[in-house]
Amino acid sequence: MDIYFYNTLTKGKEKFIPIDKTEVKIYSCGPTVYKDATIGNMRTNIFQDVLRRVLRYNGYGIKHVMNITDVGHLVSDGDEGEDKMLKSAREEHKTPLEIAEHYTKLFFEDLESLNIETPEVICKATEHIKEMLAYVEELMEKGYAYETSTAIYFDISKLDKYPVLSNLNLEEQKAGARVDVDKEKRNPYDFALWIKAPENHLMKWDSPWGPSYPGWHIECSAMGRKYLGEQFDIHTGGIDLIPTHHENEIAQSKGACGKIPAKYWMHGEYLLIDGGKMSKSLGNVYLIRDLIEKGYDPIVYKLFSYSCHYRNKLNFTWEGIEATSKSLERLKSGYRNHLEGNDEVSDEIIAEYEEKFHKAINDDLNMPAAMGVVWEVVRNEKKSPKLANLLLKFDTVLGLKINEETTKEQKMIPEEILKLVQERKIARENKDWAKSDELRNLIRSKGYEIKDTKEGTQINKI
RNA sequence: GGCGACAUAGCCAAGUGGCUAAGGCACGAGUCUGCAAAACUCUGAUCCCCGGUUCGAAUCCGGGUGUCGCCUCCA
Repeated sequence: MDIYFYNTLTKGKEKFIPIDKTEVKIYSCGPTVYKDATIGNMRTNIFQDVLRRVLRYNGYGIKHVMNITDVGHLVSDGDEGEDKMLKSAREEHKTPLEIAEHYTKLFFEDLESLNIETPEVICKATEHIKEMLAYVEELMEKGYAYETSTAIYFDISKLDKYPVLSNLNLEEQKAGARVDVDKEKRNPYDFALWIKAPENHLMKWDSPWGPSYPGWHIECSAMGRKYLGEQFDIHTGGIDLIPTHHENEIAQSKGACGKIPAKYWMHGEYLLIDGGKMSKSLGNVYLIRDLIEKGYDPIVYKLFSYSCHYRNKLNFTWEGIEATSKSLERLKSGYRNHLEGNDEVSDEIIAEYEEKFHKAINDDLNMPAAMGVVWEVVRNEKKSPKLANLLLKFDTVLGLKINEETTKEQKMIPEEILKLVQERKIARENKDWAKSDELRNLIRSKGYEIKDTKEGTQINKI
């Protein structure tokens, strides 16, 4: 079945044709590891994970590269209060390396809790200084770069066309908000490839231009070329990367290799919080950890993100998470119901569902539509292990672990609660309903919920 | 000021010219239950407004209104 992706480069849906049919090459812009990753960051990671899984569902092999940005502006001269995490880390006398390690670890913990697959190649910027430096020197030799007293800049006027991804009107922008600090720049939109390090800069390397460090965009060009070649299939990232990071990455590649590095550019939209932007000042920056603290399995958030197409804004609310939490429980119990059933379901029916699901995911990763098919299967009147298996197959794309019954938190029920549940059981056997209800309320007040099912009493953390 | 996105039932949301406008959550009704919860079944919208194109539009075009984002580091 054909796959269609929306390509930011052409601003339309295109049939996906890989360069190499056996292995699709993807580059994703990874995290900058100097602060916590938010649920907004994770939305992009979920989108990228779905992309991988959909390609695999279609039978492709995958080589997925993700960078870890562990070098950048580490000393904010006088810019107090901007980056609390870094500031507090500094107060704890940590080195930039330790900070990077700390947040890298947390980042991968988040991915794991969301059942997001780890890309085949994870590459750190600081471990590719040599490649980046070579890239800059190459651009210098080819005449696309020039040196000023503070940095090496890319000269965008040397390109046939500069903004190719975004619709920025450079002429109009000049009069706008942008103020150039560096008067030595030839064009306002020239960007730094390599930056000469000030005295107090913590991370710097020797270069033909003295102690210095890489610019914001060169790492992806250098590492992308190293691991995937001059041109690969898909480049992904958040929508905010379009006008700067990705635009400049394309500029660098065109300068060095004469071509745009990826054929398909896919971008995930923003996550909104209560209808607006996530921002520190509003205090609505949420982490995966916050979900866990409120008692939600992070997988709930993954399912929540499937309620909306990746190219549309998704509005995060706790009500939405609560609704999705219930929905996930129903999905899991629906799976179990099928597993235990023994009705006959024809292969034609299975094939129809499969076709519909496949069509949805291949239509630019339309997860809301795909979930519609999933629910159709769940709600099928016939209960059959064949349908359960089908759901399991769908779950290779969804990654919701629908066959896992309980979360870790639910398994660890304290002795105290178990004792009360036991007491209540006895009360119920004696038909002492008053005491039974009293105990149920007590258990509830301690944060656990009781459900009397046919298989016995279930205990869930609230 | 420039660029762009979106507007579908109480909430989230699919749908990109044509059978009865997917699905989830909530609400309501019912089954089940000592009661409750859960589970299961059933139930709701003509698609922001105005005009146009068309045999036919939520879906295309024009105008309006509203919400939001970007243009500075940001997924």
